[in-house]
Amino acid sequence: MTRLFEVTAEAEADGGLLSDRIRNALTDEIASGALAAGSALEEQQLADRFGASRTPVREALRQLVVSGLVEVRGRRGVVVARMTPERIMDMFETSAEAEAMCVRLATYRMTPLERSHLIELHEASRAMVEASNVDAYDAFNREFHECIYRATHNSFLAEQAQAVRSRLSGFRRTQLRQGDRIRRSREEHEAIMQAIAEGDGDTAARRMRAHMLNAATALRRYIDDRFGGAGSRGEAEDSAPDGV
Amino acid sequence: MTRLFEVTAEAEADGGLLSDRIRNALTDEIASGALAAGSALEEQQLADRFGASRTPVREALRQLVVSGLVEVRGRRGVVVARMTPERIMDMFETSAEAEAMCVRLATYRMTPLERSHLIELHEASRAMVEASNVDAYDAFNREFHECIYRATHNSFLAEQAQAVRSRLSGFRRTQLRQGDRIRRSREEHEAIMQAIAEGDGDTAARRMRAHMLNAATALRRYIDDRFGGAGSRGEAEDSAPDGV
DNA sequence: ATGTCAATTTGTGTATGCAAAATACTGGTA
DNA sequence: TACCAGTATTTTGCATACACAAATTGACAT
Repeated sequence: MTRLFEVTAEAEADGGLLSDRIRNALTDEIASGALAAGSALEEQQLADRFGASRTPVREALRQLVVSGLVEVRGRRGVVVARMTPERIMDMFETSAEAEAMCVRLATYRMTPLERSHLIELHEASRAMVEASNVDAYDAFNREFHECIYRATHNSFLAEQAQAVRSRLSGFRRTQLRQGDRIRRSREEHEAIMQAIAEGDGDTAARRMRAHMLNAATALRRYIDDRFGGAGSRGEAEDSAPDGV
Repeated sequence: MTRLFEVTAEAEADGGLLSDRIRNALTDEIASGALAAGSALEEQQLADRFGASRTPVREALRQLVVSGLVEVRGRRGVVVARMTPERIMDMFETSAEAEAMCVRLATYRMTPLERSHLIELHEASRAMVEASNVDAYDAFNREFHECIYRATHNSFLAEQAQAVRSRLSGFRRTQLRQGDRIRRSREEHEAIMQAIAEGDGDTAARRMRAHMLNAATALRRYIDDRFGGAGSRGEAEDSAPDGV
């Protein structure tokens, strides 16, 4: 049951391409932290690890560069992008704003059908909370937000928001597991649903932003607990004013 | 002097990598419309065109796939992503929302140094408008918005917003050239600057959104004028007031 | 002893070759 | 004439080989 790379629905489209498999594997390892930030990724070494040649490894790395998960270091190969706590928080904030934006547009544009589907999803999540079924709730959560994306009737925005969200999926699951975050999450969903029902997009957006930032705060607590305060990395680079 | 690939200013940063040159060239051709949406991109054909082998072409294409400019069609190669007018408008709306988000955060977070730099930039743009120097204003515009991105002090958000913006750069230039759009653009900047000066992030965001949507509307006029009105699609939802 | 220059080494960037897959074409049959 | 099967061609995907650039190390000179 524990397949190495649990392929979900959209993985059907990859056609079994080796470069895609490598890309997905590296994505997972980076997201899960198995590959430490800043560590070098040598092509030949990765090729050996995956039993492939350098070519698909190279293609996978190039894709990861565009995705932002790894960084090119001049001509000295690529390194895992530094996902400092600050950067993770930046991403969560971006995701929060994006979701808020989506739910605002969705509130004004969603069809009755979409609204009823969203309500249906939300209702179904109650049982998951009471069963403390994190996996089920995580899956629901994804569908819930994707439903909102679609309801924006802006496919590009939906794709962008989902891309950011997927890059944070690893962290989101960890933060969902702690304390009563699931119950709180659903309560926040409830408030958002109410604003949507009232057609108040701005309120829905504000609540969605708070909802996402709460998740981020829960994650930060988790990170601080787990990695202590003064980690080896993460205070230098991104928030530099890089003066004008 | 007539090098095969006339590299412009930003090409200095590519380090002379063939795959990057090809990627940039293809990006330009796709953005400019020289490569029609939906047209197939055969690797060998592109390799011949660029006087290279298939390898760098492949890498360029893979990067473009992640960028969203081209789409993979199973195992039948890649095609230029369909940039229908609707999708362009979706992207403009997304960009507008992203910029609004950025300017709101920037208003609350920018340092005095960043604020003064922004003011300085804005002042300098007056001369460009009076000279009707589209190229200079386009360059200024880019710097203006990038300055706002940085002022969010959220590097990830800045990168995302800039990525979306860069994908629209080709269209932005075309719409800048028509009518008195430049003058209007600067007036809208003026209003945004005022809101920033007053520390009113929400107003700045609203004005920024309107500013970007005005640009989108100008572009739509341009598209409708150029490609005729009765296009296959594109009358449904884009200019909807979407509340607020 | 230290700094500089050169050579080696390591690793990326590019080219070419080969195999598999998909499409198109052709021939045959109903 | 229409449809199906088989083959051939085209094109992608992967592997391997080669070239070039940068870093490191060692030697030599100051």
